[in-house]
Amino acid sequence: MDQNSLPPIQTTARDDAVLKALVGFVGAEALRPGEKLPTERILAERLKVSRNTVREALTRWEGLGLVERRQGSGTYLKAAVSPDMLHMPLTLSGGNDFTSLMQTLEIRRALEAEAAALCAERASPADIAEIERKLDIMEQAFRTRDGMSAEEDWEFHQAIYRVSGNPLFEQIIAAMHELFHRFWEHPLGVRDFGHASFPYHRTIYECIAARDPQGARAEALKLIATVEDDLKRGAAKLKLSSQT
Amino acid sequence: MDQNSLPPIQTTARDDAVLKALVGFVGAEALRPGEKLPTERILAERLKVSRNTVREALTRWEGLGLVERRQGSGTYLKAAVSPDMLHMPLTLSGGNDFTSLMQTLEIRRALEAEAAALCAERASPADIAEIERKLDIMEQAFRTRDGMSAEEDWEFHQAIYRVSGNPLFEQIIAAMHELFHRFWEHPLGVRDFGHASFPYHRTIYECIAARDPQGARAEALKLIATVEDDLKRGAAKLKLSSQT
DNA sequence: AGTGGTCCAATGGTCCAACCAATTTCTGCA
DNA sequence: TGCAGAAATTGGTTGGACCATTGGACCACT
Repeated sequence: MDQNSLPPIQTTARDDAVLKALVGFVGAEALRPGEKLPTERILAERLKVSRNTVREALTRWEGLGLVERRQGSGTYLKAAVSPDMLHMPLTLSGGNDFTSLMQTLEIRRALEAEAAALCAERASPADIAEIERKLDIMEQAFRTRDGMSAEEDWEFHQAIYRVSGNPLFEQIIAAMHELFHRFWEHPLGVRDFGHASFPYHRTIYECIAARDPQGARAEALKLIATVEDDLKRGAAKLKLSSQT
Repeated sequence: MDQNSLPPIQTTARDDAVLKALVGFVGAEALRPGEKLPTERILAERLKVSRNTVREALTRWEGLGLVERRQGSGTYLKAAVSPDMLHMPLTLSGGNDFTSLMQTLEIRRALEAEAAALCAERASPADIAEIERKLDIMEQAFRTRDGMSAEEDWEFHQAIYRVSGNPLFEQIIAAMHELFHRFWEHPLGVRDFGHASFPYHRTIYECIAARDPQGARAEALKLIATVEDDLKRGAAKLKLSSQT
């Protein structure tokens, strides 16, 4: 017997219905990110449901990062929503130990190389100019602030992900990035962390500008390799110093 | 000045506090996935908060897939939780269109190749035997059921991810996989979808068994390439047939 | 022993009516 | 006109009530 011939029936789904109605509303009103949604009280009244139900639905959206609630102000759209959108919560097993950081780097190595290659294939002249601009900003920040250019560095990489044409790269690598930096504030004694990766930003850019996917991939791999080296050095030093 | 030295004070964060307490509870009781959490009413009483607040917190967890609520029965843990865990909601714009599927494949291409290479580096003899076992099962299913071996196929790949030693591969690729299959039931008229990828499973295995990372990477790329081809063929056929 | 029926307590789902806390807007005084 | 304080707005929380579903206990009948 085909087990699929008797699917479980759907009995109640109030809050789901609320979300569906909200999707329709956002579409009908052509709301864009940053704009304000109707009040919870108004939604409850219009949809003929309790305010609690509205809140449960909005809590779901907030958890997905689709919406931001500001007490006293209102609820604001944070990302575009459309009927055919897929939300996939990914839970990454954390752990602030060395192993976890290396694991995030392994993921990032794979994605960073692919994104750089795709970027080199698909970049328009305007894209290349934009990436060069980010590179210049980063290099200047690096020089004037003696290597403290994490913000600008990250923006350079993000520009590459965007040009790759696949938003998943930015989303997934951003998660790795956050995971990495959550234990990064001053985790290890490596003061010059990231310095070694500096020159590869320009070589990556040059490969992209030259439309050389394989070159871009290779340079991206070198960049990640320097970060892995830094991490290993830091871990070794930490291990040494913790031997009481 | 370090901006992190003055974190914003937390005036209200009831439901967040509830979640933190719940994490502690799960840890203290060593709850495993599938086990039942305390009743909402009990949680509300113990934590000295309203039941609605408890519900908002649980709604968050439900949205992240950490927990499952069954009316009349209870709330059940669905995944392991630990204090330092990162929850990343992935939002894939688009839907069932060709572009979205190709995007998931681009991610999978990058990760699949890296995982296969790492697997070839790190596999123990026992690991190799396990992978071969999965391969045999899959090949037999493929032959006896005329190519309908999606389940066994997937288990073969999962074995590789596990042996890679990095659980992130399995988690992220699983997300891509689910995304891909959500529109896969019979989306396109390609009846023999996946047939072309069949031989590469064995070549990947052989490279792993031979401890040949670069070979494994290359074969994995070939496998993904066949899937991309199938997808393109299906999309072309669909486009053709929809020209009424 | 097994089958089906009925009842009941437990549990999540929804609702209501308030009040609290943060924010925004308005108002009236200097 | 400028601005401090009051008032309205809005999300956050509370407590209590009832509904719908679940799962077990119990029972009658076969």
